[in-house]
Amino acid sequence: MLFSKSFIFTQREDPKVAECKSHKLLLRGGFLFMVSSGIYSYLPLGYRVLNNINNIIRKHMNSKGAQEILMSALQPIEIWQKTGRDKDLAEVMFRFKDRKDRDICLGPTHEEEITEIIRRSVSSYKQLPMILYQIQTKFRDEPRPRFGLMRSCEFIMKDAYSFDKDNQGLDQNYEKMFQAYKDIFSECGLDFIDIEADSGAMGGNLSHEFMVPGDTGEDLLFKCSDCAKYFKNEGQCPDCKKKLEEAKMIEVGHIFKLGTKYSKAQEAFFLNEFGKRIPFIMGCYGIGVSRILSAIAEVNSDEKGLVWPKGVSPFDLSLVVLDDTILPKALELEEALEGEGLSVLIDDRQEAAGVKFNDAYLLGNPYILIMGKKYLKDGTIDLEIRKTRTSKSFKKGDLIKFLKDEYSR
RNA sequence: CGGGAGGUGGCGCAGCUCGGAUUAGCGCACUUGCAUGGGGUGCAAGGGGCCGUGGGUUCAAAUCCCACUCUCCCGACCA
Repeated sequence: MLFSKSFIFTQREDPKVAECKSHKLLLRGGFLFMVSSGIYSYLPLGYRVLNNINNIIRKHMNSKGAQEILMSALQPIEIWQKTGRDKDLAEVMFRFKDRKDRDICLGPTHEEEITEIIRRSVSSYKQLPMILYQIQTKFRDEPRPRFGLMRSCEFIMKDAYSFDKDNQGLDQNYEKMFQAYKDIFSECGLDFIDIEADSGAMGGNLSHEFMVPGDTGEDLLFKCSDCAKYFKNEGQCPDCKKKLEEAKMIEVGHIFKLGTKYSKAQEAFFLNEFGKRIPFIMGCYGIGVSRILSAIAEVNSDEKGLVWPKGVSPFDLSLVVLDDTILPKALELEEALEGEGLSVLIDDRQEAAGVKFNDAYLLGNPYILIMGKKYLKDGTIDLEIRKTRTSKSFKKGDLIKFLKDEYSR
């Protein structure tokens, strides 16, 4: 893709509205547009990253047999009254009336709605177990949105719900999702930990949180300086007896064994193999998709800009072209790389070399290719690894082979 | 919702203390031309602003006073 034809706009200076690293860089690099506090639009670069994350999530959810759906964002308030959560979540709900004077809210979460769907469409144990998930925008009227996408009023969440006939089934699905979550966060390049957590207003009897250490984290754990293990309470490390230090953590995922809290309240029953009418045993599994995006940005940057891990970066490669006469050759190289499944952003703009280099650093694609004088002289293409800022020189054929290997790992 | 800081062309800022000659300024970005072309390049000429909103005070307000609003930070809150 040609930079000159793309809707990418970068800014030289940090925006004043941003304080934390990820917020600054995502705005400066033109990944996001800030509409208002806690409200953001995704521009092409940001949307590409978001979709990469979505696809990683889909891959791992589907591999566990979960099926993707998309529920409504508009929800009549009645379904919330059955569980009483219209009151529990009253503060964060965006609520209003439609023209028929009916109470409606923009869904802050979807336990009630999925339970309604299952209540009316599943009546036998033979249809179980089942896991459904969606990737959707949630709406919460946050008292204090902050840190850019980290805590916003409109954000994207992947929420999954499991339905089982008994607790053994729930345990199995919970374990499956646990594993899927580990795979998802790993593939997103996140250094995460999982820890048993409180269920809070979600109810249920067991939950685990997935967290990433980061300055903008709103959760606090305690870390052993010696063995690097994390603990919920301040004390001393049970293993090495070292004093623990505070560690701010960004919550990126949370899974819950809900049991029958929602199915009972909403009278979602099925007949089991003994002909007995019992409530579904439920689990729910959430990932903050937009929060993953900002968490990755938060923990992967340097003084020059973002450093996206492979697999989530907007493009696999930035190709800086420093002489217009080389552009046809650059397009040929792009075609060859795309043939290997790699995406390329060709910087063909009429800009000074420094501008192009600095923008390439700011955008943070994992590899930066340079075609300029050396290429004109003897066909040499320089490759710079964004993360380490180290360079290697290649001829075209070797370069393609090198990149192919890098991306197959 | 408490506490703090701040709103001046698209972005980043100066001007405000001590109201008036500054035609509201600077850097970046933008437009045009020439030069340049491996690290935010040089020169020249341009376009773009009801100084967050509303009300006061005054002969005169970006500047002083009041109210509101928006943004950021700390806290409370956070399925």
